[in-house]
Amino acid sequence: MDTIAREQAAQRIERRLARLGYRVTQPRRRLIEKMLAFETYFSSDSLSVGEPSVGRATVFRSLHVFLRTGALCQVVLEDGTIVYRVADDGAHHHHLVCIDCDLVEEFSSEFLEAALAHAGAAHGYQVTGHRLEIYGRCDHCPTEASSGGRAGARG
Amino acid sequence: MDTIAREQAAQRIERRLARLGYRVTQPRRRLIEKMLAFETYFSSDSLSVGEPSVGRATVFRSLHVFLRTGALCQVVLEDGTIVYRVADDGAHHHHLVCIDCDLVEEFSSEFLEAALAHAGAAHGYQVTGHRLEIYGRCDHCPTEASSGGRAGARG
DNA sequence: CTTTCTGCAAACTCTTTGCAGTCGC
DNA sequence: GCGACTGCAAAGAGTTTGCAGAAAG
Repeated sequence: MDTIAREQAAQRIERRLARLGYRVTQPRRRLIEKMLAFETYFSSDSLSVGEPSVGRATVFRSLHVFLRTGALCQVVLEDGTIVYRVADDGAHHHHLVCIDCDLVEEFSSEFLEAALAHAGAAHGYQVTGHRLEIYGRCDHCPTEASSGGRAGARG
Repeated sequence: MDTIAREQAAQRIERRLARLGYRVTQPRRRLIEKMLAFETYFSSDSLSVGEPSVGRATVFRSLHVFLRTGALCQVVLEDGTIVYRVADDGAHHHHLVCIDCDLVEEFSSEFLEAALAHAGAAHGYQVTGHRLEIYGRCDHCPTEASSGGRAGARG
């Protein structure tokens, strides 16, 4: 994301804050800018680090606000750690997580949505939501196969 | 799960511990028994509570061991909280979480596995794993629709 | 008898809360 | 000017670690 794109993304997030009745303050602006600088996911800690002008508590409070307004989403890593990522799209989506370069991409699929609803229904559930993370290697990272090993499917 | 089934499940878990080189100790037995008494998921805290004979640290250490041996699996709740559940099946599976009664069922589906691998591949990922939780109402819980409201699909 | 495991207590990390002052709108 | 927001500091969960003794195999 280049400087101009980040600027636009920041304004989109700020407008949404304002529209939902939250105030666009200096610390929030700072954090939004910092969030957007991450190419992929980040921890609450890494947002806080090197930002002496923003209190720790404010970071956590802002994280909640951003989550509520859909500016951020949680990503569950393979080891169960929960981290954050700027939501390209405020709507429902899933994550593709590269286990090598830590890139996270959003994606959505009507087909998958339907398949999940159907899977739930088959077990007697009326599905109201779900959470899906797919782990693998993105096409910029050499696979085990191409480096001599063998890629194993865990799923 | 009745007493006999729990006893069998406990033995299965203990055998697996032994086979993998872990010791079957008194505290671990206690915890296994307690885990099996939960009809659904539980937190690290609820495992610890009311078990004065087992130290807090031992609970956490055992949790890691059980996770490593496949006796337990993590379940991510809708709000991002991570809890544990006895794995009926040591193999890969997904979770159906009832948002009313907190029941968690395991399920697996070759079809879904293939669909997820395919979805990843479509985005250039070589899929090595995934994590899926489906939230909804199980067939023992009245739906909003049947109690006058309307069930909304979030996914 | 060796090695792993345990309880305890202390240390640590991560997150939340209370409060008086500040700042957006 | 009002009310939401902020930084600070302290409190509060939740989890990990060091260690000497206990127990499994």
